[in-house]
Amino acid sequence: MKTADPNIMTLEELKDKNYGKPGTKKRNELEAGYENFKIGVLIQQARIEKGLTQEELAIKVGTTKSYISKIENNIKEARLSTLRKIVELGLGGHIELSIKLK
Amino acid sequence: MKTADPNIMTLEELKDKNYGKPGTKKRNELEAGYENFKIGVLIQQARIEKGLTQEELAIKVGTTKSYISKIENNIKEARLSTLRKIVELGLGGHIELSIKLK
DNA sequence: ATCTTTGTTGCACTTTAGGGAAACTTTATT
DNA sequence: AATAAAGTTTCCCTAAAGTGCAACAAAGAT
Repeated sequence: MKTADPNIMTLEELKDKNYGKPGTKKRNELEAGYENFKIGVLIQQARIEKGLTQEELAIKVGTTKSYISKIENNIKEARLSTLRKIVELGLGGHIELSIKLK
Repeated sequence: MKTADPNIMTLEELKDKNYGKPGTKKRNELEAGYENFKIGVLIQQARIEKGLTQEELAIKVGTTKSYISKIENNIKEARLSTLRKIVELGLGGHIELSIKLK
């Protein structure tokens, strides 16, 4: 049973909610790099906000719930192209990748 | 022969310089998604600003110049872990990955 | 307590593409 | 033009992404 909320929050808000405001220890850790970044958690949060089950998301994307589970738990490092499919087809969002120098 | 400039600009500045200010057609295209994003071009620009050859960068990262070439020309989609190595070990920066919903 | 629904995990398998070695091309230098 | 340096492309192999299935564990609902 799902209670989809069409009024989803941005991931920035989600991050604030789940990992603390920018500057806090936990938030810094989250944003330090990929290993700590745990992209899976972000996907999970977004999915839940959308009121989707893993299986529903999987079907939208064209995969299985077991794979979604593994991505959310960072058991497998998905390719960028796969992450994009999940976020775009499944969640109606998009990924931004940026490089910060020095 | 290289003319390394220790005073490198941020990638934001590089993007402005090479793809126009935010809002322009070209810039929008660049930021639309990974396919158009051409992360390779950003890496190439950063490398050149650092005054490094592909081979020098490759050695710092622990890979080969042929691979760097492929990444810069978007022939291969590098893994996130590899992109991180290139940016962190090779260019002294870091990658940020974010998901934007709706 | 039991029946559903949702999520996790393990195993095995196929396919993909990440990444290296070396040959080749292009560009720069003298 | 010749030599060297920088960059590109081809070929190849293997690591891992991707997948399915099925069994299992939690969590909820009745």
